[in-house]
Amino acid sequence: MITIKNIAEKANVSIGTVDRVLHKRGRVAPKTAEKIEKIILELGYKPNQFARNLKLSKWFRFGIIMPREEQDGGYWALPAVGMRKALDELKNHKVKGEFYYYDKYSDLSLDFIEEKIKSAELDGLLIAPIFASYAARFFQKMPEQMPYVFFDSDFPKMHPLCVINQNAYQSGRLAAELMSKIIPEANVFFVVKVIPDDFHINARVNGFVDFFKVNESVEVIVFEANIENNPACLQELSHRLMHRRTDLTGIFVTNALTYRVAEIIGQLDSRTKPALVGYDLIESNARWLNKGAIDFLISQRPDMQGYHGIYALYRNLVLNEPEIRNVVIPLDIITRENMEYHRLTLQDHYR
Amino acid sequence: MITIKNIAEKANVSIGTVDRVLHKRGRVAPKTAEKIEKIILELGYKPNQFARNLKLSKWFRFGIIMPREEQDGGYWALPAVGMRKALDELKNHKVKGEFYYYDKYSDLSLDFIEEKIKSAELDGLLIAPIFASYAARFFQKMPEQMPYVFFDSDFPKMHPLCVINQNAYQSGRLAAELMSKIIPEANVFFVVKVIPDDFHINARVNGFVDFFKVNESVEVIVFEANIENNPACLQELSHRLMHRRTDLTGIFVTNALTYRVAEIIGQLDSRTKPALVGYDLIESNARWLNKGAIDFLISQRPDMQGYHGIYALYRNLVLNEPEIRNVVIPLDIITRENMEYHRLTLQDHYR
DNA sequence: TGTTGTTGCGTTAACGTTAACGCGGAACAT
DNA sequence: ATGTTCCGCGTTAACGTTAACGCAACAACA
Repeated sequence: MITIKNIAEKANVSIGTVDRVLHKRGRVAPKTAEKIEKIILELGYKPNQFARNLKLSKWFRFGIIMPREEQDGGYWALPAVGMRKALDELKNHKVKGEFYYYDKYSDLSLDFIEEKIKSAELDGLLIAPIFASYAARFFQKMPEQMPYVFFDSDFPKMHPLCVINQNAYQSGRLAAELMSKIIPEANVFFVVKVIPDDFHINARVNGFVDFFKVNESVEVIVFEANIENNPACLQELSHRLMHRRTDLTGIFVTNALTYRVAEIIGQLDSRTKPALVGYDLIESNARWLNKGAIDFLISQRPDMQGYHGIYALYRNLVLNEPEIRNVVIPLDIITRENMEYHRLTLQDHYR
Repeated sequence: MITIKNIAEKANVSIGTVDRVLHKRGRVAPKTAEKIEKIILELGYKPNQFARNLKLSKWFRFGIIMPREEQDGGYWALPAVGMRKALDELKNHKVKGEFYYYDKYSDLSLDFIEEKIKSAELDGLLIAPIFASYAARFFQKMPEQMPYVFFDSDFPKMHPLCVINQNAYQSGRLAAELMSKIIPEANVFFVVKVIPDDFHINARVNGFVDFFKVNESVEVIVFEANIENNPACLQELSHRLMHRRTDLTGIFVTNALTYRVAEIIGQLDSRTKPALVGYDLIESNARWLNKGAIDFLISQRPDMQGYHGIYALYRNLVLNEPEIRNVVIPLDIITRENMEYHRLTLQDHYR
């Protein structure tokens, strides 16, 4: 193992100088710095993290900014599970996490947490940047050089340490493929596009539509509705589904609110019930999957996203490992027979 | 954070005495020891692992015992990817890994590595215990108190630190469910049970058969064959598949050798081709999935198994965290449209 | 009485990194 | 000539744990 002492000896300087070069704290003659840097590269020095963390008495504090856990049918509780798991593992490693929730349906709620974050002296942020319009303003007010990681979605023109998300377009294609496997002869599909939509939701719809573009006889009907907040929308949706064309045998819902549609068509008997594909293994969806009203759910491993988000901050800030790599979350397919093991995962996986 | 210094102060002894109590090294008066133990419990002392590992200049060496990477159609290369990833991350944490490969088809090959392991002075083992008959003998010869973790399968009457595996029975049920979704009217299925079988393979077959037990009109034909090593078996299988009953429209293969069957039926045109469900996203299977000969693969996240296996040893031996929890690997469903993202995972996921 | 051994402790020097501190000397101002 | 500032660098004291070492005090022997 190479130590700073080795480097100091080889360069004929003291360990203090090596330390200053390593941490770019200045107060070193350019020539000396250059010489030391060369030796560091040559020997392939990697700091001993045990010594480093022993010395640093500082606790690292990560802020987590995401929608309230009950929103999207309780979806946001899932990434939080993975985050808590990671934070629990890292509590002996001088890491703490603090949750700052906002309301998906209100720009104002971000103002509140903004103030809190400013005064909180955090070391890094883990953010679900689903606020397309507002987020830009939000970030401009952030302390300069505050490092952050995105999960769930990406956001243009920002510079996160890394992004943890799923290919939303491809997930739409996958939904379409599953449809075509279970109802191969169908040629009319209904897409419930939830409002407010974002880049994510749009990409899912596009993927679904594109998959069927090669087949000219297929028709895809897109219906936009705010089914979480607006009862009127939900009622209209219900009406359209119950009085649909008889050749409409497949429905695709673009987020975790899939159970809302299942509640409508779940009463139908199994011969007339259309195929239903949606997103995310939240409790309500699990119930309808079990009853057979939902055929497939696509999952984005929300717990793993949260878990990796915390670890991305840990690796960057605590362990000082600058290599930043985005994490691409696989497209998971959930059915009745494998759902239990995707739920177990939440509890037991990341130990 | 409670330190041994705190304890020493509270007990009016020196840190040396506390250390002796902590490590049960004797040379402490029973009364003093008792007092100190009480205080340790009271304060909830947890050793600082950074300080501990800084002091212990020891490197931890983990032995990895598994089939040669090219066996099962190259399946065993996949867990090795996850292990190397974990070992790479932990190389700054005084952890090294050494691979000891055996031949699935030869008991003798274990004798070779047994000798090597005995003289290697390893600190822990990560084992794929697929050798039902032989493994017991193998373990009896292991150094006493050598800690080990199982992955891929469990093995009865042993005491691993933890087990990382998938519910094989449930995966068979899942295969059956997928069959029934894509060919709902089918009532004859063909199971290719690979030889040599083990607990894993048997459970997969049982799960598949049980799923259809509720429906008396369904018939499941099980065919046992050594399709990796025995050309005659493969030829017979080919003959049976090409001259099968016309109502046999679904085939289930019980391990990664699914591509062998795809090679046979892949030539058939898409109207007469039976549905094919198998296991594991190895290269050959990926090709046939892409061509449409394979409908679904079930994956057991081999890379994640390897990754978690190394970390289980790390947590137990290096970090001294005694809580041992088994890891249940979810049942992943792979299709053409999501396979790329399950392959990306191998490269990029665990950073 | 002196020698040897044992018991029960305290002391201390690492492990590698960090960062505060301080010192010699040059450069500049008074 | 004497202060003042600042640059470049060395020194040093932690961080918490481990384990070797040493030292009293006492017991057991000759």
